[in-house]
Amino acid sequence: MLDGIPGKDALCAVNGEDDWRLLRRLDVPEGETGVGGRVDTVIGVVVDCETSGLGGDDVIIELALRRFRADPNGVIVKIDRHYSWLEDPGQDLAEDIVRLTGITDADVAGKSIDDEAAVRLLRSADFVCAHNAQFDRGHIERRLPGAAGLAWTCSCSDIDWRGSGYDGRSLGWLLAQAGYFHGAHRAGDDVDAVIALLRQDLPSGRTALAEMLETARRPTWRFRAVGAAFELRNQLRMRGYRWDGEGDPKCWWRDVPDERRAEEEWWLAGQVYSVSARPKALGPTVERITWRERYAPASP
DNA sequence: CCTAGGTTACGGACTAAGGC
DNA sequence: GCCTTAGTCCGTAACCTAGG
Repeated sequence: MLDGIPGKDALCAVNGEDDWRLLRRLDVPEGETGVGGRVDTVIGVVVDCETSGLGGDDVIIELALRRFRADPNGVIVKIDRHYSWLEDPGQDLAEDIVRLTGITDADVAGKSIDDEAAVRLLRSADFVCAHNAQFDRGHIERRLPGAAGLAWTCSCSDIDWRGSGYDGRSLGWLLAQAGYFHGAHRAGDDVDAVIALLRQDLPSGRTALAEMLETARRPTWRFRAVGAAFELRNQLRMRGYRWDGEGDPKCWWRDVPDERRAEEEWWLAGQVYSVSARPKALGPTVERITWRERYAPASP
């Protein structure tokens, strides 16, 4: 694997062959990848936002996206060009944001996202992907209402990286373990990092993209324990339920994966809606959550 | 700095086992 | 039978991790 790399022999003479590791600069060229099939393709778009901070009032200062086409086995067969925009937040950038991203006030001055182009590109794909989709989906739907309600996947949590032999889930560290380095924390570079990760073959024999799509396409179920007796609040909280005091009616709610749906119905019937539990309603409500609802801002 | 979720750590209560 | 100790279990709090 290292044959032909300049200086390899000299390095091996000083250090053992196994005592060091090379990382390749990430390069994701546009066009056909030369691998994978040709029929029944699916289109994905990877997005990344750089923002003015992590708080609720912070806004997008850079948006990048890049579409790709994949075959039914989750092998990426073609990669589109980059698109990215800077946007002026209307106030000075915090020092740590400038340090983290390298984006300065001068860089964003007077710039703005091309709403129409960004929304058109996002809507042209079958699904959107981001590393920590909860973060990016919230910012994108707030900034681009026309892109609300799309199908979302998360390269951070819809793939079992740990179970596949990777340590940690941060983008740069996953990429390094895949053998690459990149210019982190610029939206375009981070988008390419995600594409490179999605192309990885995992120990399962499938690509990371294939695993991510399988997880994301599977519905989850939102249980609302409407009318649960007040005294059961601790048991509900312990089981992962959260209180929604804004909804109507106010209730405890929880999302459950498809394979645990029956188990949850059984638990609710026995613990919350049995006669002895004195429920104030006949039963819970169950709502199907697909990748169109998942990771959306403002939970229930 | 924020948000959500998942894991770890710990105090308190309880149980099983050993010494007398 | 009684007391102490070690191990177990449970609920809760604290911590950790992704994202800028």
